Amino acid sequence: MLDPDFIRQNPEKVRQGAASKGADPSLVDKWLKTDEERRSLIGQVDQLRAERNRFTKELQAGETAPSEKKLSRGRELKEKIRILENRLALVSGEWERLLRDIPALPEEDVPAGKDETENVVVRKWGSPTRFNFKPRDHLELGERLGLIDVKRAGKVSGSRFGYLTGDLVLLEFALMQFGLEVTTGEGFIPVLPPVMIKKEMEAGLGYGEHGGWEDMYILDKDNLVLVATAEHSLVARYAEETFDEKLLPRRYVGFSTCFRREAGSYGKDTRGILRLHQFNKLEMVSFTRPEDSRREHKYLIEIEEKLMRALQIPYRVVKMCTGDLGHPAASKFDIEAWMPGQNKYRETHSCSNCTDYQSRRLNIRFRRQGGSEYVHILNGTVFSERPLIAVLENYQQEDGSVVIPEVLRRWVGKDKIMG
RNA sequence: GGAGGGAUGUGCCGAAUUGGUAAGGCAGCGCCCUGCUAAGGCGUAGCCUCUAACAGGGGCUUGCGGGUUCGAGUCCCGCUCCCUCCGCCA
Repeated sequence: MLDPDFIRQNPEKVRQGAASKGADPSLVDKWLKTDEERRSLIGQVDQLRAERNRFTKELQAGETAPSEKKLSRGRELKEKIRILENRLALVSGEWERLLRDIPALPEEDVPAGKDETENVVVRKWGSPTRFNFKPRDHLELGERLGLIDVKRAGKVSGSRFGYLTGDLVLLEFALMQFGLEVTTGEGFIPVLPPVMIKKEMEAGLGYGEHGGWEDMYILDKDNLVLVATAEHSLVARYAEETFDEKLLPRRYVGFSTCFRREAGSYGKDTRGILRLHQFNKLEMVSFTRPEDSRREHKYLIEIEEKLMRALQIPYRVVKMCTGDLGHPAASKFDIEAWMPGQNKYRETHSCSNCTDYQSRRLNIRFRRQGGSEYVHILNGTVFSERPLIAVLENYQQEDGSVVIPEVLRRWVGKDKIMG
């Protein structure tokens, strides 16, 4: 959530920022109204409590048992406080709900735009792979080579599931090994986190607002949510904690299975394994000082690009416009890999700077001279399963075999996948 | 799933009469002092709110949420997490 003081002092900026992300700007005015009421109630309650504190102190000082008259005066105070406290609780609940509903404000250099069509390509690396034959798409390649089985996954689990088999499994683990090697080499601490987290933790991440819960698997019986990415459990790990400034930046790389209901994407990307309900991903998360988060954002993207270049897969970097940012993000870049099977660039990586939006919700701070401040939190993809698609399609041969990218061969143990 | 024990301010430890309104110690940090170091001295919880204010006032916070009471760390109810034991289990 945003800093309440900032909203009070810059309501117009917040209105505009919210509107640019597609949120209702009148949220701000509704919040300001509850804020006023809340503060007035706090003043009244505090005053009555002060009175009660003085009163009980007096009683305590008395040697003899308090008279019935005094006790009834105490009961009267108690009742007054109870009524006001109940109102305050109601107003505060609304105050907080509205506050959480206001999205993170876009950084100033984020291009304005309403949806993904207005994202901006900031650079390209390589150029679309050329073939002197008609390239197949990953599903055709995968089925011919016995690497992907979505038909039986449909029988067993339904649509948007897949079995990865044979050398594709080796290839996936090779990608993860490679990603781990590079990131741990940069000092990231590897983590295998829980994939089920408490609902209130998930709420702290800031993805539930504006229909976000609809896209999650929720285990109501146990009050747990299946995470959509390791980011959720990596970030929530430090909820209610305070870092020492000397320990920042803290960098983690977590591997987890990710679960997404993909509500609202019916009929979209149904072919193959591009958009599954369940996939594996290696993910970076950084906790930084506020003044370092922009630099950290660049750093995370550099790592992602370095990985793609090592795989020799053509890609482009896309800067998300305001309308495509996501509730807790102030700035976000995607990497899109060239996918010959679709003759398009498709997202394989995402990298967000959530500034202090998540840390305020989860109360993650750091100590520095003069007190404590909220950390900035960033996340970025190392590898998911989508890069497998990019490898299959970009490295395919005319005979339907697939060459293994050189950097991965030592883990796959061969240089080519043949039928 | 069953039985028992526990959780006290920023990290660690830890006190608080039959309910009377959160001691203290260590560490860390800041300042001071000593030629340096060691030792020592002083100061240091967070949040909310009033306010021009990093000044000062008030309020809240003993794992979390309720309840009883003029008053709850303390009594009652529910929950979370940790530990021990039983059962089950990759």
